[in-house]
Amino acid sequence: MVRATTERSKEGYHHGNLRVALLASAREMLETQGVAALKLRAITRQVGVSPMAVAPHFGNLCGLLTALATQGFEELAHAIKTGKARSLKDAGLAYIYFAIRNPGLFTLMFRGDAIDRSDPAFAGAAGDSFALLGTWAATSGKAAGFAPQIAEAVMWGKVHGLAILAIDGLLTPLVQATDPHIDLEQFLEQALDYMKAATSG
Amino acid sequence: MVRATTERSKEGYHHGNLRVALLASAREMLETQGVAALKLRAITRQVGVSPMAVAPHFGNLCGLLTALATQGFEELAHAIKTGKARSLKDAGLAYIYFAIRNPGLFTLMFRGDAIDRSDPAFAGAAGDSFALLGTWAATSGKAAGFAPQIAEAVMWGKVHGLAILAIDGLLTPLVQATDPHIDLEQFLEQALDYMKAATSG
DNA sequence: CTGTCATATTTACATTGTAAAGATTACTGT
DNA sequence: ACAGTAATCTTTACAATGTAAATATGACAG
Repeated sequence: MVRATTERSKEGYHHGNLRVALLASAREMLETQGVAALKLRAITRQVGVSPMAVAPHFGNLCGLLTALATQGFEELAHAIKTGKARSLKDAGLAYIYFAIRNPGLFTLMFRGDAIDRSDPAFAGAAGDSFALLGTWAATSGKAAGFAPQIAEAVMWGKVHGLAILAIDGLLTPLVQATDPHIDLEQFLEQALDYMKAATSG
Repeated sequence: MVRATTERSKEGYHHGNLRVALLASAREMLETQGVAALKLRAITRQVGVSPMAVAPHFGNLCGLLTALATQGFEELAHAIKTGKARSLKDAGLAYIYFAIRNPGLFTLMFRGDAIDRSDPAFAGAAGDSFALLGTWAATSGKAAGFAPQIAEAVMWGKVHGLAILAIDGLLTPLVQATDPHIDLEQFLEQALDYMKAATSG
């Protein structure tokens, strides 16, 4: 019976701000129990509302998840922007840190079979984030004879791959083998430093 | 009513080689309709068998998908091995090419909520593939002052990220912007060449 | 107050995976 | 060859999912 915020006008038939309450509940459930637990009935039960109450606000479950993913991309864009204001490395770190600090949300943002990528709001938010990565790659290191899109893909692939592997827990053995006292975030920061220092084939 | 192979002894109550038939049917359905279409009832219907026929062979749907993912890691390890026999770049290309040529399978292999990672056969096959990547990174470029696990993570993250982005269709705009006549595989090969040539931060 | 409309509920239904029990066939030991 | 055992597959039944359709509720403008 979590009513999400206290700003509700009254207890009654109409919730008042059900849209944000549903998003908040879904997001909490997403991070505590994973994307597999994102069932419509579970979300609405936690808010104290009937399952079909999502219809006026999101249409259906897919719409709710798409709105949540959209919110995720907006936050990701903001994180990259503020990171890039400091340094190029921080922009990459912002991408990775956002992913491992919001693992469920980040996973949902790239799950094409759970969300509706043709949704205008989602496409806009995702496009904004991707465009930021493009400018990031443009101002970063280049190599002669390669299209800028190649640089952008490599840049993006690096941070995205590390983020996904970290979320899936596949880096933890490597982290512990490096130093049992080290943190995952510290490990990833070293990885970004390594990328700058080494030429890697 | 696809009976998968012709090696069936008789038409009858017992299928004969249902295990491989189910795996083949699931894999075909995986690549033609995506991981979201991997429903138990759809798979068994295509083989012409009742849904609960998976029980003796795989236990349940999760067991079937885990066996399929295990098979995928075995094939991936083989692809990396034969690629590494030629060059380091080919080892990376083998990883990426396997992913984009078996997009559904590759996606399934890393979907922790659809498979059982504690399954011994799966853990063994996945571990073998990951170990190969470790030796790959060890023989690749290094940088002073960094643990070998850092190099391994970066290496793995690069190819994994590009593979995931390519499967999700997020690289196609970049590919077309580069050259409308270019192929995705050619684009990715250039990306690997770029990684060798450029120092990237 | 009254009509209108967005909001939320209720009911019903098709679909999912699977536990339990039964039917069918293969295999093994004598 | 033949009985007994075990593996394989089917049937039935059930809980849980998302949602279409119809209904109820309340907010709000006139």
